[in-house]
Amino acid sequence: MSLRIALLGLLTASGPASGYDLTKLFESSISNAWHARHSQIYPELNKMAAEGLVTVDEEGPRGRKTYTITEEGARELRTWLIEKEPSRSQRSEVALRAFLLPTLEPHVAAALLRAEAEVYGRRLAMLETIRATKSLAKQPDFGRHALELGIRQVRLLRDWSEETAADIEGSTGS
Amino acid sequence: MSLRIALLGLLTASGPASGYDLTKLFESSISNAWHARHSQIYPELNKMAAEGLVTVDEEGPRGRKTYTITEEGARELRTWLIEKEPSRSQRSEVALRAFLLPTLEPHVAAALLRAEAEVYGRRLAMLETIRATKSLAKQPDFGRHALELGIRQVRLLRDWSEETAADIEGSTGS
DNA sequence: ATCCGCATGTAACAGGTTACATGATTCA
DNA sequence: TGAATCATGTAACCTGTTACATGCGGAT
Repeated sequence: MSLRIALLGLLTASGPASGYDLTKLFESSISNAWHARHSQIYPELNKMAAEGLVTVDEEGPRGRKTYTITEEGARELRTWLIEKEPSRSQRSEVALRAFLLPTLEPHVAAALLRAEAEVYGRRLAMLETIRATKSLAKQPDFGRHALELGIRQVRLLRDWSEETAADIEGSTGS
Repeated sequence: MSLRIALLGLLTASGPASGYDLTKLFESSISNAWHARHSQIYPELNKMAAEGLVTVDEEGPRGRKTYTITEEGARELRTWLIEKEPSRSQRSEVALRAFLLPTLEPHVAAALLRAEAEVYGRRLAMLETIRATKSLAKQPDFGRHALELGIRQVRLLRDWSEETAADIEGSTGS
């Protein structure tokens, strides 16, 4: 369901696009919120076309198909946003790791956390660059709040990793 | 894979336990990091037993089976924690929603965000109660860092929802 | 006796990943 | 002409959810 919603949202934001375009849009804009590969996107678009949520303006040089969202598609997106209670169920490898870290020797755990912190630090820098650049973009608002959320989440992970490493090292008096 | 690791971790932390015990432990301790139902846990334990990661001390009143982690199981857990690069791939309905919110009228989006903020506020209160209580618990450390991470993440979501709602309302001068 | 909680399982389906497979167009 | 990129698809497999199914043991 969520994949379908993400596609409807992207089509709303970008106007008509092909499966290929949407796959790249996924990576560049929404990947921080949702992941999908082309092998999942293409069949889904076909299903959505069959159900009347999008239409195909079959054209394009290679086999390229361009999809446009329909009224019904727009309605489905709206209903989902307004009426569906979001699933808050978590499944995060990072958090799982955090939970299990105390099963390792403190200095090993701390080293792993520092490495994590560095990864997140780099990711944070990237996102902040995007934020700085985006003021020039076409869509003035679309994705801005989501980007802000992403930045905060990455910063949180970096800080937590760093502080937890310090805490672990501190408590052993290494 | 991650489910298996979570189970090995819980067995390490709690000592021998049944599938039923682990299902409840999952809910009470680790659900913030990973979700699993008994229908997934029971078959996985059977597979793990077949592969020698856990042993069954078949006993117990009803069909109860008690599982114990083996040396090989402990090795597998350790290797995963140390060597496996954690998947950072995100899939969050909350973030997806955040991304798509600008497709709605500002006042509708703001109202949805306020409702979200309230949910997270309640969740935050719950987690903070747990943290306050946990100082009395048996395991001095296990899960403390993960709980801290969970609290920060929920707080972030509450604050972001609140602030984004204010921002949206502010920019329309309603 | 009856109900609740303990305790384990399976089957059907939905959602996702990896790998395989193919071919057209553009550019150097 | 060869490489990179555009462009779409399918098949096998793994993970996870929902629902169904069964039965024991303890407490009232």
